[in-house]
Amino acid sequence: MATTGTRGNTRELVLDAALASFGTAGYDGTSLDDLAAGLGIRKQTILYHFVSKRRLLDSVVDRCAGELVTALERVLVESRTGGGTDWERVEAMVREVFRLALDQPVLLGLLREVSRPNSPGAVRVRIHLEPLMARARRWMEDEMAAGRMRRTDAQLLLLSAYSTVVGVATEIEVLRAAGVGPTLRPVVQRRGELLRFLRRSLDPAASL
Amino acid sequence: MATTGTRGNTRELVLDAALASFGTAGYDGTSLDDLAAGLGIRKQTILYHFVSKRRLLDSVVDRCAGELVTALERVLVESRTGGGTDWERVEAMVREVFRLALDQPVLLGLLREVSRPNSPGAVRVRIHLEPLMARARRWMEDEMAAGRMRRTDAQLLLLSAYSTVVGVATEIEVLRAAGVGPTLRPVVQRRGELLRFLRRSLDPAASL
DNA sequence: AGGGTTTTCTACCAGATGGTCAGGGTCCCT
DNA sequence: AGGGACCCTGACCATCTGGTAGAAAACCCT
Repeated sequence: MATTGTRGNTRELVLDAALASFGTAGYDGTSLDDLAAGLGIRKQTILYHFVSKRRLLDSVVDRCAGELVTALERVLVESRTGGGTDWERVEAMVREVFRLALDQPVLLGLLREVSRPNSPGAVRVRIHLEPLMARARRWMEDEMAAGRMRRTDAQLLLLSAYSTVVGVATEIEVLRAAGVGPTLRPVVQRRGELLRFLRRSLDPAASL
Repeated sequence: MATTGTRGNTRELVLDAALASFGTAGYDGTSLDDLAAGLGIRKQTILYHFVSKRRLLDSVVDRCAGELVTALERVLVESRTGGGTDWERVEAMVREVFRLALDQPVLLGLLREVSRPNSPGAVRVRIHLEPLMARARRWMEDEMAAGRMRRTDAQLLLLSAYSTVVGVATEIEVLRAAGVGPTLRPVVQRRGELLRFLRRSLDPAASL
């Protein structure tokens, strides 16, 4: 027992380090040896827990997606019991996503890495996001049919929102790289634009 | 002479292929062997022309930055002889950048790869962009002093515009990965937002 | 035709990478 | 005490990586 008493949570520690490394150095730029060295363990330990590098990435994605889903679920329940309008519910979800991204900046790195075409993690992300998207689409279409929401192409709208979030993630990282500290302004601005766009598209009570 | 008569332009062919590969697979994800195989040549031929992988990336960045500078220079000259207002000149530049990005989507991939924190190409990009930025900043500050432009933090404004462009690049790539074809709408929308933002910040004749 | 330059190739290398295998330590349960 | 499950590790491996050395073409000029 050279290591400190981290007996039970090696898995989590590896996941944390992997998230950071995948997010900053990229998947190809991450070596299991380096990752292990940074944790004071041997590469074989990582492989014991995660079988292969690829599946380590999958596990990282899984955990992050899980957090996202949990957070969204929570917001959804809250806003439902709160009894807001459709539009208020959408707004709460968007705000939650941005809050999550700002609270855990490492997520932005992973999202960026993983949303690259040809990324090995892209498929895994899709697996998690697709049911979310499908569910949102069905809900929106129902609301539209009931006249509580303005009619648009739900699929395209969701995709547009998603790509906006990814774009914002990249933006924040670029600004950080340029030395601009935790300036909230650009993020808030983008969020405002996204919300305005969604409101225009969805809220039947919105002007214009 | 197993190869076709491409005698003189191997360099350019390699640069093209490298641009595509760096943009899609990333720097680490690109192997010189694969790159060469795709061109029907041997890896050593690439190294003969570019000395090292790192300097190949530099050369790719150099060429792209060169194209950008040339294009901007041209727009600048045109709009100067055309005798437009400051604001019209800014708008023309922004439109040119977006046009370039849409004409050559591969550039987006490279920009995305290279504007990642810790990217080996980041420094090279900075080398090319810094004089451009400095020049724009000086110009803007002069115009502000002369009262032809609304007063703001020029540096921050430029950085914000730059990060927006990078963000848009990412957005487009994400949409493409999601199977959304050459839908122009999101791009045009973002461009509109950027232009509106710049106009609000710069144009003394702008309302609000 | 022939010498010199430019371009491309074959052969090879040291290091790193992801991954396998078998063993050893620690804990818990009976 | 002892057997098994869990966790970790050292030794090892095949493969791929960017990069070097030197020879063989291909080209160019006279």
